[in-house]
Amino acid sequence: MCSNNIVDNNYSNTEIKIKDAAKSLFLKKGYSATTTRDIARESDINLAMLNYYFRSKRRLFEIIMFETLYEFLSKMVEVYNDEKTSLEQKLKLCSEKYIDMIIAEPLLPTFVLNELKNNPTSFLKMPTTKMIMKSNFVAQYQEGIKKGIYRKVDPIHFVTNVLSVIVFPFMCSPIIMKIENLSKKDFNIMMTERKKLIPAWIIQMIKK
Amino acid sequence: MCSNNIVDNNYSNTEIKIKDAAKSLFLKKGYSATTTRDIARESDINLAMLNYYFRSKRRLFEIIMFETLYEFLSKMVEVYNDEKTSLEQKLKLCSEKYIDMIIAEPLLPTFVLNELKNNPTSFLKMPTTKMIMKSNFVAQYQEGIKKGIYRKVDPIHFVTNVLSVIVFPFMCSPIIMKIENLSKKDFNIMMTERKKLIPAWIIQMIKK
DNA sequence: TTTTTTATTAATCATTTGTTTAGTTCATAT
DNA sequence: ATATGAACTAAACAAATGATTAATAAAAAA
Repeated sequence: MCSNNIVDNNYSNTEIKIKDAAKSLFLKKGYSATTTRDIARESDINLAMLNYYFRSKRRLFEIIMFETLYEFLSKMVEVYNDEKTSLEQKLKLCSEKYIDMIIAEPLLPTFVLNELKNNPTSFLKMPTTKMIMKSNFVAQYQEGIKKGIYRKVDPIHFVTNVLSVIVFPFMCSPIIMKIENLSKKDFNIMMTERKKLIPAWIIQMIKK
Repeated sequence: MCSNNIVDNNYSNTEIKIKDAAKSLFLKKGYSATTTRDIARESDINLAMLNYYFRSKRRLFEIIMFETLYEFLSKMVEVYNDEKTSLEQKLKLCSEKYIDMIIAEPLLPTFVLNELKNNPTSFLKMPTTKMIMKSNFVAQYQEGIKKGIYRKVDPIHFVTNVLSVIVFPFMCSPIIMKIENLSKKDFNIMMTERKKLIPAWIIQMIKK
């Protein structure tokens, strides 16, 4: 929820109510499986209000998609481009940050990757997308290679691996929970464990 | 395509044509975004044939889902339970096998994980699901821990990491291709590179 | 051949779904 | 107080969609 203040102030207007409900439903069920009547019911507004404020279901989706992606990518770039922190510190920071982020919104990775598959262009529009590979994070990695402390491997593999071990487990959470007989709480504890483990693993992976 | 023989033999009957088209479309667009008319058009059969052979769209989907999952899991267990190979050999084998498998059907991981999120029960029914954690692969890992050559970490993290670095990059392929300006061919070359890199990375990760 | 079963087709049904319309309420400005 | 525009509602429309039906063709059994 976006507007869970004690005072039911005017920010909780129809437009926001629609967006909140729509985001929740799109994340849970995807674009096609979510109907405009679902959204109207969930946000407790009249069906026509959706088109009144957002013109169409597609446009509402694109607005939510853009905002969600933007927020997500912004948080990523923040850590990667901090000039003050070392590579090891960045690993620790981004591991912690992403895992907290996804615990707070567990459906986000699957949603983003899934809807991206159908419409890869929406990602291109985001300014921050290509920045990752030109970030301080990657520069530090390449420096380590030059110094001879890291193995010489294309940085794309490095970045991919970091994101893989952080994000993928969340996408498998239904499987992991079933196999290991974990509750959602247990699963989150497991992911919290990984905050410390992942930086160590990555360092071991890249070191000579 | 399943039935692309030179001779248009009788195996290529209506039922198979429907299943082939439906699988292709479900993988590409998901359940909700695929209409029965899409399937009828793609398989070049009369719309009513879908219900004649499969009773409903949902049932057709469930049959395809089951078969796809079964095939996928069978291939996994095969490698994990080979008593003759060492852990390092298994890492190499499964890395190669999965990457080849997903290159052949790149939409499979996203499809499986996505539809699983909506219906986790279908996975429970699969007999091979829980077998992974009791496989020879995991046993060898735990043995390595006992011997003191591997760090003491819960096997679920080990298995998760292996699958993460293999599967996740495929799910990000649209992003990776965009960021790195890769064609689909280039991307597959990158993934083929990883066949050799992944076993080495994993060994480094788990070693003391 | 005749009969019976199976496979296929075109047309149709009943809902669902995204969107629009015409009318109403409400707040604000004149 | 009145007028004006924004916010909202109930109803309806048109297209899409999953499913069925009744009739026909093809194949198999008698």
